[in-house]
Amino acid sequence: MAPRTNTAVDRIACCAPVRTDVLDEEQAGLLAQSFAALADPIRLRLLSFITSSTGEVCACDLVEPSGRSQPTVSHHMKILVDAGLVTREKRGLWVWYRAVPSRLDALRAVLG
Amino acid sequence: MAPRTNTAVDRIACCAPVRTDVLDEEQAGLLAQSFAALADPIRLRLLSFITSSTGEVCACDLVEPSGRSQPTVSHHMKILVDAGLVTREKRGLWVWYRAVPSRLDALRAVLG
DNA sequence: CCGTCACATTGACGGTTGTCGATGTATGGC
DNA sequence: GCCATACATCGACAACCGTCAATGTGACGG
Repeated sequence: MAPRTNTAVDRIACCAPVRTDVLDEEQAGLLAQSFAALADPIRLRLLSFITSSTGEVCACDLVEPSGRSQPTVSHHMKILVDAGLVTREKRGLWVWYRAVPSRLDALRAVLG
Repeated sequence: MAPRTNTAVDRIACCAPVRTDVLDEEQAGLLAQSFAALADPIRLRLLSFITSSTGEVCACDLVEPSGRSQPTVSHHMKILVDAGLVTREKRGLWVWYRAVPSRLDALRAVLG
C-alpha cells in the first residue's frame, strides 16, 4: 500500500529527492550498535571517567562513583568493551580499562 | 557493602584514581538521550538521508527507502526531532525535515 | 461540505534492556 | 591445600523499544 511511488509527476508535486548516497544497512547496523553503547547515562559517565584519566582506570574505582552495584558496572563495561570503545586488561586480581581513541574518532566522523 | 573505600593504603595497593572531572548525572542523562536517538539503524539512515541532501527533505521521501511503514517512520522522526537533531516544518500538506548541525557538533564534542 | 491526501497518534505485540542478589571463576597469599 | 579478594555470569523482574494495522487530524480542491 505504498501511498506514493516515485513517478516523475509525484516528484514534481512534492519533492526533489537529491539522494547523494547514504549509509547502507550494514554500516548503519554497526554504527547503531556503537551509539547504543553510549545511549545510557551510566555508560557515558564510566567512559568519561576513563577518558578523563591519565591512561587507564581500575574497575575497582568505577563501582562507587557510578552508584551502581558491582555486577551492573561489570555489565556496562562489557557493553563498552564489546562496542570496541574501551579495552579490558586483567593484571593480577585487577582489571584495567583504556579508551580506544580511534573508535571514538570513527563515531565523531559520522556526525560531521 | 562497598568492598574497597578510597583509603591511601588501598590506592597504593590498587589504583591511582586521577579524577579530573567527569560528566555529572544531568549532562549524562541529556547526552544519553541524544545518543539513544542514534542507536537505531533506521534512524541513522533517516538522518544520513537528510544530512546528505541539500537542505531539507520531505517526509514522503523517507518512507520508501527506509523499508518501514509510514507510522514507523513518523515515530522515528519524532524521536530525532525530540532529540533536537532534526527540525520539522509543515508546509501545506507536506512536512519538511532539516538537520541541526549545532546539535551534531555538540555530540561530536563529547567524543573528543 | 465532502472526499482525498500527508502525516500523527493509538493500541497491542514480542523482543530487548537495566538492575540486583546469588553464585561462579580465577588470582594471589598463607 | 585453603581462604580472601576482584570480577564475571546467571536468573529474574519491571521498564522500555520497534513494529504495524487501525484510526485520527488537518490541509487542500472541487
